[in-house]
Amino acid sequence: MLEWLKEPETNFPEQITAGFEHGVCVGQIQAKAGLTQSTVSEYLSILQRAGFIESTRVGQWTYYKRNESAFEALSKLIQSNL
Amino acid sequence: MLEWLKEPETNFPEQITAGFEHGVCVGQIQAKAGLTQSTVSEYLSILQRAGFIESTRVGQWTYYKRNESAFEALSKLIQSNL
DNA sequence: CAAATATATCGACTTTTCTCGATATGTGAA
DNA sequence: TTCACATATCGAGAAAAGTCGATATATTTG
Repeated sequence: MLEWLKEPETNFPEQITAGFEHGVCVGQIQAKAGLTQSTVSEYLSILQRAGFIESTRVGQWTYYKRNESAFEALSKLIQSNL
Repeated sequence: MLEWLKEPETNFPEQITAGFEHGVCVGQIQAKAGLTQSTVSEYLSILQRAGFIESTRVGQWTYYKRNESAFEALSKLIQSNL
């Protein structure tokens, strides 16, 4: 999912109309993941709590997009601490 | 354990006599970890299979040391793929 | 070879994580 | 306000990971 969100345009073409400013909505990710709605929702919320993605509620949809700084921080953490 | 193995001299002073060319032996790591011998042994073998540490058998002892290239590779993998 | 020491492996149990269906919450449209 | 849709949360069962004691293997010493 994290890799998918790197290039929303290519990985979620169904969502072109809505744009990608706030990321991709849960339904699109769920369809692509092939898991149930509840599983995907919970997984996304875990990633959000961990800081790797951010969510934006727009009407009835929740959009998720990557927080690149978290990935840089993780990479640096591995370099320095591990 | 992986962090301990970054600085064997400071983290495993009991082993000075044997030297650290091949790393630290299982018994020292176990004592410091506070886990049973079997748990530590299995854990180390998992880390070895994953490529993060290397083992050298010297007599009845098995020494483990870090494989730094694996950590660099992981950091780069996160940078590029994730 | 027998005993002692160091490590590895095995089987069982416990804990955690994964995944789901059911249900609750929130939003927009009629 | 009622219905339909999108997402979140909850509780339970399944799968995986963690941990242990017992035992096996390997090595050194007497």
